[in-house]
Amino acid sequence: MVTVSSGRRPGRPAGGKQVVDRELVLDAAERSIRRDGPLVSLEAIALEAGVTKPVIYARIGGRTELSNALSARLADRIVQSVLSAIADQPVGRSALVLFLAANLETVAANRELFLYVTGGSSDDSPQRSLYLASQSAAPLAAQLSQWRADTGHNPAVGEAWSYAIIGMLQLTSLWWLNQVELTAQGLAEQLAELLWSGLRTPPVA
Amino acid sequence: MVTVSSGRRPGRPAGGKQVVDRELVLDAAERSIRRDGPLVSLEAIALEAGVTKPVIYARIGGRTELSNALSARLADRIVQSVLSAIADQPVGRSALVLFLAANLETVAANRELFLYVTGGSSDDSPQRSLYLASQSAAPLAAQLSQWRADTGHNPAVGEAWSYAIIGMLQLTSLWWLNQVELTAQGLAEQLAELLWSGLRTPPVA
DNA sequence: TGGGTAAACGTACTGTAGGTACGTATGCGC
DNA sequence: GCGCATACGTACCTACAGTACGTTTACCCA
Repeated sequence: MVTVSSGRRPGRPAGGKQVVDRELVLDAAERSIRRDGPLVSLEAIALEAGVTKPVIYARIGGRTELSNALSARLADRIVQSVLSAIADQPVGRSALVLFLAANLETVAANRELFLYVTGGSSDDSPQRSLYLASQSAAPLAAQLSQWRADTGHNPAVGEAWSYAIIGMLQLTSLWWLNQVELTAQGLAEQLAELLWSGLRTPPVA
Repeated sequence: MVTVSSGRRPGRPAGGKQVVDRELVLDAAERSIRRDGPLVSLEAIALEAGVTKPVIYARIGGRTELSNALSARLADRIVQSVLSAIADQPVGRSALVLFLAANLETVAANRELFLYVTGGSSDDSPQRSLYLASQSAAPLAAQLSQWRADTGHNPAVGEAWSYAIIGMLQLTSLWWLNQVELTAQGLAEQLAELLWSGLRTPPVA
């Protein structure tokens, strides 16, 4: 394939500064993914950023690192959204609903990015999927362990539970984004019922 | 790149029958994945099967279909394992532990295949990840809805809950396989506590 | 003010892997 | 025994990740 030119001439640009920095490259990557889906090539991303491929490698460092960086961005947005949603809320079912809804809404607002991050790449995506999850799971695990200890329960389950909850959200989001007609609120309510009360709901009669 | 020969001569083989059928190709794919990890090329799989690439395309039909077929295999193993584990068990916490433990043990027994299926490929893996999940989720959803209806609750949550539980298992398995020192039984107990009793555990005091 | 060095990029290449067109050898029906 | 369908392998194309190297400019120091 012919390498696509970026329209610039070779050589150091006038002004002596870098044409784009790391953040601008990531912005371009997001735009490309939104427009062309999760399978965009690095060259398309480079072109979108107004540079050529080697610059992407200089700023980011390969497709794996790009995926990790975008994962970190999405995870950060989710964490921020969740934190502002449950700020000053007492621990309880309604806070759980807010947590879940904020998660779902942020994912929906970053649909293509979410799809890219959850398996859109080519290489060791199991590790990367875990990498994304761990970023959301770590603060959640701390919260869960703390809360368990406060209420006199075994805090050791915190880490496993945090991965459990993140995994639940991840797959449910994928399913929800792909077809299901259901509001984020509605789905959050359903998940909250499972997570808060558990399967052990006593017979109504 | 030089195409690797399979050692046979061109032409229809003596005997008139196909050298390998679909199942043998999938067996070879599994062996290749176990030996070389989730990034094996189709050509390596073809060589392992004793044929060349076009035969893989004739039997299976591209990398996406291969992934789907292997997903179906793994999902089937999990479902079978789970069904035999909870056969004749009354609905309850202990049956849930058996369900979760059977899931985890089957995943551990098919480690590389699980890693391949949960994102190892290159193309539209979000859709495929969902494809795998739906195969496990469908029977689970039916069971859940049935049980909810039997106990006088809203059965509409069954589908969402099934994806939630599968997603929980999927990411937790990934995390568990990757580092954590914990038995399948131990992890199953932790997950069962979350799933059965929920987060709303009353203060001990 | 001029020259040397390092920074910043683009060009052009390599390697590899998915996918496919086409040629070749064999079985089977007539 | 002759044609046609079947079952392969060979050889190729294309796309993309990753990289070596050349080109242009800024910056610093004499």
